[in-house]
Amino acid sequence: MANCMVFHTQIASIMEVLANAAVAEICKLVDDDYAVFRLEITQSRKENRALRRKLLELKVARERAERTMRERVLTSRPSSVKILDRYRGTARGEGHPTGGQRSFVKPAGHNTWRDDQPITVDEGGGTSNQHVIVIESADAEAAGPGVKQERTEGEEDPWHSRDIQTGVAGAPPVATEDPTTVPAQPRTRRSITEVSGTQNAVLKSETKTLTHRLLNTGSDHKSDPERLGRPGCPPAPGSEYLPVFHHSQRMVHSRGDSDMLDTGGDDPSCSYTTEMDRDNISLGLETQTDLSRGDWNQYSSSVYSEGCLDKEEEVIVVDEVTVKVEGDAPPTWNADSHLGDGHSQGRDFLDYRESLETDLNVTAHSPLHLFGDLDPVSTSMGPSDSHSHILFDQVLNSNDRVRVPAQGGGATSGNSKEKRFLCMFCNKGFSCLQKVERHQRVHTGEKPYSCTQCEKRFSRQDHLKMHLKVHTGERPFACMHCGKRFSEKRYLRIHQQKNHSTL
DNA sequence: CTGGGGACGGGGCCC
DNA sequence: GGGGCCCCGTCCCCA
Repeated sequence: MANCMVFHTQIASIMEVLANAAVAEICKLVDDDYAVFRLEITQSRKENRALRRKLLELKVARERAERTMRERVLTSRPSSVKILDRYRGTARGEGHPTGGQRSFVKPAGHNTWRDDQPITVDEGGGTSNQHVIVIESADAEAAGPGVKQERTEGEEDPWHSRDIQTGVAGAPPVATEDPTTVPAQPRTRRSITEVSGTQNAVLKSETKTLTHRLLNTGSDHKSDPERLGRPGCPPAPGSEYLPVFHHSQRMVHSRGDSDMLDTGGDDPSCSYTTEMDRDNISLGLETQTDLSRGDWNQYSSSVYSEGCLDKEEEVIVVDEVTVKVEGDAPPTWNADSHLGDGHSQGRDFLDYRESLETDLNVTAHSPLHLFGDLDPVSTSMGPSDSHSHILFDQVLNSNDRVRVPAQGGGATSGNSKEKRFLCMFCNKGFSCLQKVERHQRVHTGEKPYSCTQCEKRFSRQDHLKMHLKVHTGERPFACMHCGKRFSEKRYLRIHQQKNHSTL
């Protein structure tokens, strides 16, 4: 009996030891797994931050693109017209509950937008992933009308100049440059203030790289060497690059209805400043477009003509554009102006422009949201996923979409076959307006013709017509020798040349 | 590699 | 002159 008791005691002790060992092992496993789990979480967070930064960059790029379009619309006026519009701001985003409710508050009681006046966005949300883009024009208004601005500040690689500043919580974005540093030189300053709150240093690095890429490789038209040497030429809208804007040397006047936009964020901010270099601005159109004769009046939002503008004494306003980029805020546009209503794409844009021109207190809306919605042919937006494409579409569908060089002047005048219709993107000449408008869709990516059988879209009607043969199986061209049928005559001809040339 | 075929851009013609 | 259409060349993909 005693042996039994001892045995039981030993068994119990052994069981206890085993249990303790098991618990210890389990705890060790849990700890290890927990460590691994934490590591994975940390990595995931890092990845999320990286993706968020890239998203911010993309949004910044998009906002810059749309800002450029608005600037072009406002600045491309007949030379006799003084443009004093100011874009007060743009709010965009997808899915933000407060989208469209942001207010752009105009500073009371003045008609000039001062250089030191930051544009702030009254956000009220203070949510994360907000970044406010503030484009300020440090224009030398003191220069007065008629005085041509010579160049922007910053001689050293101004295209890439970008200052990033970290702000304190709730502080309005402050331009990183003091306009008084170069008092005698009018310039244009653009500051992009991001209220994001995470890793501004990294963001600075990445955005700077982005800037270099945008500015250096903004053209994807390999066949147009002229573009390559034209800094003022914007990238193809379909490209991932931002258009590059030049308005620094223009006579820039600011309209008084400047807006104050409270950032409302508590996150640190950084501001980007880009400088425009007059010397780098191409005047590619000067030889073909005589702006002094007002013959560019049909050409709105000229890419290159900006370089020509300073040849004139016209007053072009490239106003501060405050762009509020919210995480996923739904942009508000004219509620009845899009979503495949079957109207022309340009209508909304014109409405927008008109509203900007007529209503100084209009709440700025982002045209970006139009990009995926407007569809003149079908309600389904096709493969054109580039917002910039559609952005250019808006411009090109406006009344001013083609540059027409001066009649009787320049190298393009003369015979009836003269190519006096110039592409506003690549400066290529065409003999008639339809041709150049057709051609410009190459740059804009506009594909107004939609196949009813599939989702494919085409920029030209004849291409759509040809495409429809794919669905119908129409092969009207038959080889008289072998009976093989082809959808196009040229295929038949090639076929006969190759197979029946000896017959 | 070759041929067929789709997509696309430019030029020209016709109404 | 504008719009539509056609022709042609080129590029690219795929079997």
